[in-house]
Amino acid sequence: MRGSNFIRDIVEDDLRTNKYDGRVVTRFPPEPNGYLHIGHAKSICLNFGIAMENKGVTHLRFDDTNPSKEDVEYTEAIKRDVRWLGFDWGDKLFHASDYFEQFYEFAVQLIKDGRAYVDDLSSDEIREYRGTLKDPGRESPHRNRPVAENLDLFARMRAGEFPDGSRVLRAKIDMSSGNVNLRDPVIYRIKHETHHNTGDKWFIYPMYDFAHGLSDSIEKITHSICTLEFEDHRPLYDWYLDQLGVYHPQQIEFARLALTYTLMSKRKLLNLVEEGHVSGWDDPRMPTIAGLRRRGFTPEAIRDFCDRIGVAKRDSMVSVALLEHCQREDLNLRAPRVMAVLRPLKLVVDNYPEGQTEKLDAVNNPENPGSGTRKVPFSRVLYIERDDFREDPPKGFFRLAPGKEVRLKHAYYVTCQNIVKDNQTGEVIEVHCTYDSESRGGGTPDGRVVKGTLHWVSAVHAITATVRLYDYLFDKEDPEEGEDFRANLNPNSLETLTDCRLEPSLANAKPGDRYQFLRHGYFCVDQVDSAPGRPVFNRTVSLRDSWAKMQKVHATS
RNA sequence: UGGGGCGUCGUCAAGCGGUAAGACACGGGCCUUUGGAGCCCGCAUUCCCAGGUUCGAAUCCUGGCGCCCCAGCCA
Repeated sequence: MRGSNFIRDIVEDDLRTNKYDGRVVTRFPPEPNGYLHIGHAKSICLNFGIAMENKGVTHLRFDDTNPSKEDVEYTEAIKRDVRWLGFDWGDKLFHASDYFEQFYEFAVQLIKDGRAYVDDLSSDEIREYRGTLKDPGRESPHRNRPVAENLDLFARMRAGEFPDGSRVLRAKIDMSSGNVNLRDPVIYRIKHETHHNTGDKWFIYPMYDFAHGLSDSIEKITHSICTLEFEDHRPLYDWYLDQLGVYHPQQIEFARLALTYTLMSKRKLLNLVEEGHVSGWDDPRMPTIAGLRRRGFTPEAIRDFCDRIGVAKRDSMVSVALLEHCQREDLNLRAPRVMAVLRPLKLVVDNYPEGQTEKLDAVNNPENPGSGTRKVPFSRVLYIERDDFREDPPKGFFRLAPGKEVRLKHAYYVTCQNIVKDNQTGEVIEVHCTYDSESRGGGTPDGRVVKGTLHWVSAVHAITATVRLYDYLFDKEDPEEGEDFRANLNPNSLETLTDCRLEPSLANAKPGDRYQFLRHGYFCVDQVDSAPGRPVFNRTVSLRDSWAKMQKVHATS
């Protein structure tokens, strides 16, 4: 059951009063000028969610009224991402550009009604004439051109007779309005540019305010849900529809998503891509749907997240920890567990017969008994995690240390007898242990307790792989803080480990497969950089680590 | 004293005149062959502030204060 919110309340009311004959038609209207991000996911879940809950439909409509910024690469990516998130627009795929001819006719109607005029002022002049937030604007000298002249000029604008920027079509509303959007807004501008959908057919392109409401009207949208910054555009949205006397949906605004440590501005994300701070729109550190997908996030977790954050009108910044929580909760139930040693340290079981190998049973997922078991090879020489051994263990460290006994997951208890150090560096390079053959499987007849359980791999059986550990792309909660967001880039957002040793079952991991690396976190086989037999793993999100937290507290106090 | 919005726990967020849901985070405990997961407990005597109405106010009224958005031929 999804949480209620003020928009759902409005829809419910409208259904009760039969305002739209019981119809619920929403739309998701991206401009194809960049990739979709987690903020769009909020809007997608809201729009598709409300429609689905009320037996309605949601249109996917490209708001493609500005050919200078848009590209088919983006339309394809957007469709892929919406679909991946789990939503279906059926045959309701539209483009604002599909309606250009109708928009033109509507504009002509406005001119005929004396509600629009062609203005010859330059953009600088228009800005000057617009006034300021405190002072009213002045009327353009062309404001009262005869209808016939306007009609002629507008037709010639369409015909491509005038250069870019030389004229615009404006609505005749109120140059002294406190709402700047109503000071004779531009309806059409001249752009001699190829459009990704209409080609070279048009030399004039409608502005958002004009095109958006009319698109909604043409498609008989009931609830046109958008973000807060369009709130003071609503009077204009209403004005166009009322002047033209056409079907009138209602615009409702909600607060866009802001996430800690995350940049959501499409313009700035594009900048990161163009300047190479990330590998592309789908870099696993990007908040884009494509990036999250590649990182290993699931549509289920993202949808759950969107359900939990709610929908309201107040500006807010959601903690990215919630997204991570949703992802862990989802993957905990379904990700197979596997052993991976990220920073290998050799461990030799001195009393284990040389050349012997046994296949031990390992549970695939304790949270899901139906997921079965697999065999993991054990032998005399193993690798364990460097962090799991300390020559001088601090208080509370219950992993391996000289003289200490630990359990090797799924295998045996081992006790550290001695260590081998590098003569030069003094670094521990080998740990020598003895094992208790009675402890096979992880328990002993005497029932003695060991506090630590370590993951491990057999040296000769393990496969070598690259594992990428990701951290936040920015090291400030609010990446926009300061004068240049790029100064907040986290230099340690990516750590690539190339000598990781993984249990052999991972040799057949397929791109997109997700696992829990025991005691580390959830990892996903990279879809781009992996090759057959040579998988690259991306860390989606780490496991909660209370030991690390303890260490951190001690370090800072 | 241009216009439009918004102010409820550290962060989101319910609440719609009947006496502050939930989630994340955080703290403590239990349990554990992942220091994972799970379980239990705690966590706003108070809702930006000040008045007022009312038997009763986070909810209604008045006045302040604070924050966000708008001066693209972007969306």
